[in-house]
Amino acid sequence: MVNPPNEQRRNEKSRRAILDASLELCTEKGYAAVTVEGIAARAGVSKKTIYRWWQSKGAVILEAVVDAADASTDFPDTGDIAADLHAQLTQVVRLFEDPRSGRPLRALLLIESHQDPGLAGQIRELLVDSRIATFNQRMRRAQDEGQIVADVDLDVVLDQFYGPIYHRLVLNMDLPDHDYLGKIVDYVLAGITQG
Amino acid sequence: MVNPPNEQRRNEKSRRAILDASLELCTEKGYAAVTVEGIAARAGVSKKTIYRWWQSKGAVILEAVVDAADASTDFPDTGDIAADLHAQLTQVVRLFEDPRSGRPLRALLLIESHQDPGLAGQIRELLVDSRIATFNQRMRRAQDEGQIVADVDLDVVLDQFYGPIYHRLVLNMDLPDHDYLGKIVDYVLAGITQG
Amino acid sequence: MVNPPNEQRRNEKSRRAILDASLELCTEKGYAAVTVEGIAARAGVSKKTIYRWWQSKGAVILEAVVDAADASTDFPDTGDIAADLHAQLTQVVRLFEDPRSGRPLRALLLIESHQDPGLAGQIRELLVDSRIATFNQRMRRAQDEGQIVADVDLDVVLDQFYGPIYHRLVLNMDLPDHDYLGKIVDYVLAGITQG
Amino acid sequence: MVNPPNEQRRNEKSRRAILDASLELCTEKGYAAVTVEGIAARAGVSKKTIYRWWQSKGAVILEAVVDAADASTDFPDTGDIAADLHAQLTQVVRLFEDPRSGRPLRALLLIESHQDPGLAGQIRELLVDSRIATFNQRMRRAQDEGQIVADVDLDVVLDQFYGPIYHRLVLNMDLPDHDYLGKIVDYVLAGITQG
DNA sequence: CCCTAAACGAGACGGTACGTCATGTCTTCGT
DNA sequence: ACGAAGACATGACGTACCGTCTCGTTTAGGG
Repeated sequence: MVNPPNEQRRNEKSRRAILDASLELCTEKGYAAVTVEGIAARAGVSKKTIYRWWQSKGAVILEAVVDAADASTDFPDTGDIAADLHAQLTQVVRLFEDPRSGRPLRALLLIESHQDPGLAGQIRELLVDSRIATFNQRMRRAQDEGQIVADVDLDVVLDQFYGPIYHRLVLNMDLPDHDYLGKIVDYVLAGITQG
Repeated sequence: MVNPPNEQRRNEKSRRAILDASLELCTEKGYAAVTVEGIAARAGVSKKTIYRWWQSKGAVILEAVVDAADASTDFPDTGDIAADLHAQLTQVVRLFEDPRSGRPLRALLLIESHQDPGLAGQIRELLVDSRIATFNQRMRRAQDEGQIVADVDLDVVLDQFYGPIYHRLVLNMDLPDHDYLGKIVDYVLAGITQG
Repeated sequence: MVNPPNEQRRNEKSRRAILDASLELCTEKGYAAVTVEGIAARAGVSKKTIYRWWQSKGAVILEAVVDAADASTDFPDTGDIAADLHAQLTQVVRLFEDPRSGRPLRALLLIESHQDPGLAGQIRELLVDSRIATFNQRMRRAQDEGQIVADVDLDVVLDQFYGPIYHRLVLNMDLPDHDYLGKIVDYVLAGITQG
Repeated sequence: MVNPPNEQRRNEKSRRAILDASLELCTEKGYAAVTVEGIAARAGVSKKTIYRWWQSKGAVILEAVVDAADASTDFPDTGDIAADLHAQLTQVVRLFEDPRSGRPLRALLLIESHQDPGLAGQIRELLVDSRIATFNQRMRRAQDEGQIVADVDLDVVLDQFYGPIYHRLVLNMDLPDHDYLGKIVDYVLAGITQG
């Protein structure tokens, strides 16, 4: 802890093996059964190497998920706010249902971020905040273009669009499908659309 | 599990001590730091006694929470659906913020119910299903009375009312306050109220 | 460490398995290669059980050696002090050469008692002091019977009889054989025998 | 081992720093607490540099001790065998009691030489054999001069003179003082002096 | 007097063992 | 006879060193 390790000398092969192993194990056995020891064994790596670069198994999984999911961060902008929202919500649902990213993502948001405050911050930073920012940008553009009323509280709108997904996530219910998301988008937009 | 223990001979004093100890520990140190050993020590009870009647620390906490919170389950019915919803949502938020029930409740819904499928079922049964049923009953009464349109999908409505709370819960944001809940109720009702 | 464990509830079968395993491993692989983990695995016992009752692998080996060797502690008394000394020294040499007790005994006296002061004290108590006391008793009887001069310094005599064995032990030389011990006894007795 | 390093290019400053650090650490914390990593850190040297020139921490300490102690190897020859023996035994005791050389010397003879056969050989070569040879030379001269009987077994005599020191060393007893050594010399010489 | 091969410091790496903790089961003893 | 006390096997934790292995950087010798 005294000397932070030197990033330059880091062995990229080990890093990859660790991230891959952690996601594999999470998919195979579930998040609870993932252990630092198990990751080390699967990756052919020493435990020390894991602890040198990460603080906990949660931090490993977080990096693995960020690594695997960061391609899909963008919020589409076709000019049609309803279509874009629908596309974006669909993307989010897919992330949670993807066999590779779903389990670890749920574990991070539901389990780790309520056990480990430090990790919770990193999770917010890396997985949540940028998406919220993008959402707000897109919504403000829609306001500028007159598709959405100007004085609406975007925090509430965010909760209304994403709340149903998280509600069902927490209660272990099936996540919204295509039609269901359509209803959500329609209901909410109905309340905040111009004229 | 081989010999299901005899409920009649159960020592009520031990049961109380265990439930009380588990909530105290959870409040003091956080859910992650609660252990069966810790509960046993605090309650002055043998570990065996805990394992005889519960399957895990989660099951103990669940019973403790049910025990402590079941008074407030009822959905008000004043005839004014908006006021009743607001009151009910406020109740829910309070449960999550209460210093005694908040931490264990969040832990059960966010952590345990995604680690232990068996416990997840019990949590739904004891904490969630009855509330959903009551919600549905109240909503249907509102439909009968013509306050709400008849052909609305109540599952979606449920998600819309409770989603924002869960969304903020998962992301560790401040839960909705009185005004915020008012907005939610207004927005959603606006979409499903009889013209 | 807070609560010393309760001796009465101790599992004798585990204790035996641990002591046996430790001597076997020491004989097979040498003292340096004995580990607490190895003993636990061989004995089919948890590490915790070892740490509950002993402080280190050295303490385990000490008890095992004491257990295995305590039959041979007696100093013979036939009335002939030369013969008795020769018999006793032979016994000691045999202990150091015995395939079962030799390696651990050397390790305790040479290695552990110079690394771990606490253990050193126990080793002295259990393996050394009583033998020195018995030696002194026998010598005093020989003095009473007039076989040995009365004013000799018994500490020096002890060193003279046992010193050669330890000298050769430390320097990894062959231990004295029958004849060699005879010479030692003769030489030393020659200096302290009654006129 | 593949490419034996080039002695000529060796950095003498590093060598000195390593030897000094190893003795300092041994004196400060005891032999058991000396580690290659610790020596490297204290000496401001890389572990690789230590492993390039020595095989183990024991080998480092051995060289350090040889370096520090080799001045005092000589066996005095004043013509008076009793006085010379007393002087020599006193020198040996002093080596073992010296605050700088005592701990590492004991560790080498008692601990390492019974854990590491390769090192044991080097220890004998560098620390023991030459002294035994010198002892034998001096004794043979005494025989030539008629001070000691001709047919005595010098191996036994060696054991008799040095045995007491090693005996007390092994058992963690105070080493012989001036008077004590005098008694030893007198007793043993009494048995082998010309009539 | 530069050039180059080496030895060097730094320290990451795969390992092994450490000593501790909590789990869930099993045993003993006191009441 | 119950039940608290707690010993037990299991398995993961996070740490300390081991001895090996790159990395760039001195540094010393032979051309």
